[in-house]
Amino acid sequence: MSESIQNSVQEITPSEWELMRIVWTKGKIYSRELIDLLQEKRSWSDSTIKTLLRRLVKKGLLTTEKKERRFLYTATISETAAMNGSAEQLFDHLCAMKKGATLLNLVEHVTLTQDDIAQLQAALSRKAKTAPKQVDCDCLPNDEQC
Amino acid sequence: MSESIQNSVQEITPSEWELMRIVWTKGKIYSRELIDLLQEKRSWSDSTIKTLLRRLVKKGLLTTEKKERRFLYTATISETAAMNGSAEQLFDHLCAMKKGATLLNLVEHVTLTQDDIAQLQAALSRKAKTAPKQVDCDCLPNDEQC
DNA sequence: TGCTAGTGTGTACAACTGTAAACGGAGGGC
DNA sequence: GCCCTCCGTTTACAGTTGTACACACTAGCA
Repeated sequence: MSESIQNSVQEITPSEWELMRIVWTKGKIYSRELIDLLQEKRSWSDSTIKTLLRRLVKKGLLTTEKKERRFLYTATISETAAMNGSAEQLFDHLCAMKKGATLLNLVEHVTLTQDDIAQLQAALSRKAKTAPKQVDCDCLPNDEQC
Repeated sequence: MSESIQNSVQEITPSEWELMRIVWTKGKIYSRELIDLLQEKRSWSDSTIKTLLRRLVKKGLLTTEKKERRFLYTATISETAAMNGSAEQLFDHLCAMKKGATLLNLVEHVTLTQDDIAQLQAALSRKAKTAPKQVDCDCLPNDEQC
C-alpha cells in the first residue's frame, strides 16, 4: 500500500489542479507569478485565483512562508502522491470486475514513453505470476455478478 | 441557463456512482428494489436515494419507463463509457509527463485477472513500436519542464 | 367509500465550488 | 507627508452535492 499519513488525499477540484500543477512545477511561487502564469491559460480574474489559493491553504494542500510583504506558496504533498491518490479514489468507484478494462482503455489513450512502457511491462509480468483467473463484481451486496 | 446536449460524459458524483452501479448490474430496476439493495451498503434514507434518482434522470444519465404506477429506471450510457470517460477526465488534469507513473501505480494496486494482464501486455507491445523517447511536461504555458 | 401503503414530487438546508467585486494596510515615488 | 499600487482579506452569490422531511397521489383493502 502507499505511504500517506492521511488515509485520503484531500479532494482536489479541477480548478485547484490547475493551480497545483503550477506550484509543483515551480516549487515555490508568489501569488503574482502564479496569477500571471495561470492567466495565460485561463481567463480568470486575479480575485478568483486568490480565492482558490486561500482555499488550498485552508485545505492544507499549500503552505505559505512570509517573505517581506508577500507570501511564497509551496505544496504540502507531492504531485505523485496527489496523482496516485486521485487515481485510486476514482478506481474505488468502479466495479472490481471492470477495472482492468478501464486501465486498458487508459493505456491505449495516454501517451507513454518507451520507459513508461518498459516499467509497465515489468510490473505486469511480475503480477502475472500471482494474478487470479477472475475477479468478482462487487456492485451488489449479494454475490450477483454484473 | 439553457442546457446543451452533453458533449462529454456528465460528471458523476461518488454517491451517484453507487446508484449507477446497481442500475448497470440490474439493467432495469424499480426504485424500491434499488433502495433496498443500496441500503444494504449505505445507511441512506429512502428519501435521499429518491432524490439522487431524480437528479440522475435530470442529468440524463437515467431514463424512466412507466410501468403501471411506478417507474423502471435504466441507464442511458454504458458502464464502460462512464468508466472510461471518468478515467480520461481525471487523466486530463495530470501533467503529461507523469501520466505513465500514475498508470504504473494503478497497475500495481489494482487487482487484475490473467486475462486483463494479457490484454494490457498486448496493448503495450503494440504501443512500444511507436512510443516516443520522452513526453514533455504541459503544466506551464511556456515550455518550462517540471 | 374512506383509509392505508407505496411511489413520486416539493422543499430545505448546509457545505463545497466557480467566479469575482470591493476593501484595507504597507511600501515606494513625488 | 500623501497618494498610488500591490497584495492579502472580506464578502457575495449562484450552482452542485449530500442528506432528508413532509406531502400528494393512486390503487387496493377494510
